[in-house]
Amino acid sequence: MEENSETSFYITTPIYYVNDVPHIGHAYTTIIADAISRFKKLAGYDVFFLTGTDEHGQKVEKSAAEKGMTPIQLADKVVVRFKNLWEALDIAFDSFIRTTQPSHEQGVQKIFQKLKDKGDIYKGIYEGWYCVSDETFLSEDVSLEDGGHKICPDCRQKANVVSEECYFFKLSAYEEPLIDFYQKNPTFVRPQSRMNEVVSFVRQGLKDLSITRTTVKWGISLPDDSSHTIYVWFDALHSYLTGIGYDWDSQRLDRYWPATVHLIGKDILRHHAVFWPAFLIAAGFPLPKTIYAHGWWLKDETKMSKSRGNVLDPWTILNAFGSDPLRYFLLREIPIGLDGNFSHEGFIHRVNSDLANDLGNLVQRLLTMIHNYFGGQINTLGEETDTDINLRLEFDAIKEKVSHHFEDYAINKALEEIWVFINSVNKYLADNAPWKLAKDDSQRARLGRILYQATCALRGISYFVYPVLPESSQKMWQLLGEKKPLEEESYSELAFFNLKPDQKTQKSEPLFPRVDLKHFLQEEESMDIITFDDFKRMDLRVGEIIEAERVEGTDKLVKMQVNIGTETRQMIGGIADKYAPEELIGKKVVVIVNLKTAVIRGIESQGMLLAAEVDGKAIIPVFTEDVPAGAKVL
RNA sequence: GGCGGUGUAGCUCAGGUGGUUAGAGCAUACGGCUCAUAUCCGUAGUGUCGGGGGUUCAAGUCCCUCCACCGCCA
Repeated sequence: MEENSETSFYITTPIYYVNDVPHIGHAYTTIIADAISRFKKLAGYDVFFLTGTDEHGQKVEKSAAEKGMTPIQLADKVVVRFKNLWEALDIAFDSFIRTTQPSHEQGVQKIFQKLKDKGDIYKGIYEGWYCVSDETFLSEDVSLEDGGHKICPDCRQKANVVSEECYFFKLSAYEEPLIDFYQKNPTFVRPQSRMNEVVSFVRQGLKDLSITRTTVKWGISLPDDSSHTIYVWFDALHSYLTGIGYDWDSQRLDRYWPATVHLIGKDILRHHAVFWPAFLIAAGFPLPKTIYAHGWWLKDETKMSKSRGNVLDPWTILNAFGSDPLRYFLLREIPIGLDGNFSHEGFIHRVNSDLANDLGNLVQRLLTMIHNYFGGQINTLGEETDTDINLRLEFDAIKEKVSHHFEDYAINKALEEIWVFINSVNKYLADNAPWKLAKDDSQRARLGRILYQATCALRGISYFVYPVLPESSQKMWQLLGEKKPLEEESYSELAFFNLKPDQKTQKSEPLFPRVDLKHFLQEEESMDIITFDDFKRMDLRVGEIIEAERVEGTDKLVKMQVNIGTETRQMIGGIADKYAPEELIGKKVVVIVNLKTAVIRGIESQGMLLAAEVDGKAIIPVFTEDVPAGAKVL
């Protein structure tokens, strides 16, 4: 197979397992890929950005069964959640692959058959301790517990001895080729520390890899032996090939393969840096250029995990701030290989300081001045003086640096450079004080030059931030009066004076409103995420109102007798301004029955009706079908 | 246990091949400006560069040792 052209750029995220709902970790990987891909498109590369979902395997089978669904129903559902999140985060992927689509399944079968024919796959017996939850055999050096069983070191669950016939991939035969490849390509894995780990892992010796299961039904079956399904990892990794046309569009495959970057989390390094190249060598494909392993986001210094219940839902941030601030924070805070810490304080601090104060405020002050002094259109332009030239030269230097850092996937450094320039523009304005010149009519031309120069700089800034802040970037672009879409100006065409001096600019609302930390935390508190277990502590039941009467001397309170199936409870509700007591009788309502008894106006209330609050008035929900009193509400 | 890495200002970190007063951002204090989202600009700091020992005219930077933390070892 031929190598693709120099300008082709193929970037992937891992395909995400549909057993899990999307969380901040998925968002992080995908945002990195999106930012890099957007930059590369500006820089003129022929970019292909692939993401997708991994839908086979025992865990999916199991959790679908628990939810009373078929595996594909579960997958369909979770895929929608991923796609919705990507849309909200402005992820512009070129294709979304699902491992359940026929083109993928057939492709994997074909490669499997090819390796089998070649003798790299053979049939054998595997026996070992198997962890169902992690879908993996335990390492042999995991020691036996007192009960004579082994515990999975990752998930702490009991493992079973499994002995099964399966097919093996001759990984052991690829030890030398892999070492050789690593030596010739010392930056194959990034960051460097991960490359070291991979090399030392392979040097310890490789055993053959079991790549089929007879115990798992939900998977791609072997072409000629349907009692076996292909193990999820062999299945999933090949999506990088089937996703760009392997076995269905050879032209596209040739155009983009080998991949330029596989972006991954550090937990799946071995699969990508050892198994994957071995599979590829075996099947005769060129190897990807780079495997980039990024770190984890910790929440308030602790690892996020489902059992701790501290997994950060990206929607919490998205709903409150929108996409750009989240993208900015994740990409600015840490270099790609390191772990980072996510705290609301840190997030808000950075967003306020960098986005609101530095960039947002710059946009605002500049547009306001152009509006106030020139009615939005600069109509006179003095000569460029030294201070003006310096700003322009700094722009040229920054343009080089930003490009260099993006090419090196050092997005945080690129942003750092952009912000150095933003600070320079703010300083330029402070030094030249256009607001003073504005008071002197003889200085019109000088004033025009300063505002024009600063606006040219701002145009460049809005261009630079596009890969990270696509939404705000384009908004700024338009405020500066640009009609042509930003993406149509290539990185090499970008120049300081591309802005027309008499371009009509517009004022706008602040681009990034400052956020008050205390205020945000209060709101966060009030809509704090609870677990299902928390929710289950509330005993909600259908109750039938048997009696109802106005509480004497009040406008709103009604005293009711409510049948909750097992008994009749007395409750007080503040709903009389909407409902007359007599029209309540016979109504089926939702009540919380394990609420601590309260005494209202001297009357005991042993529960509470649920109601929507609209304009201060309570509105009771009703069932569309008949339900018995006492039925549980979930 | 084996291999690899980290430890630098209150916090997060930068500091190729050893070389004058060890840096940045944030936070803090003070000053300036008023076009701007109580924003912006300027000034001021503070550090036994994890501990100890060594090589050298000279070490955060090299060597030894100890301590603490982290990653990988199917």
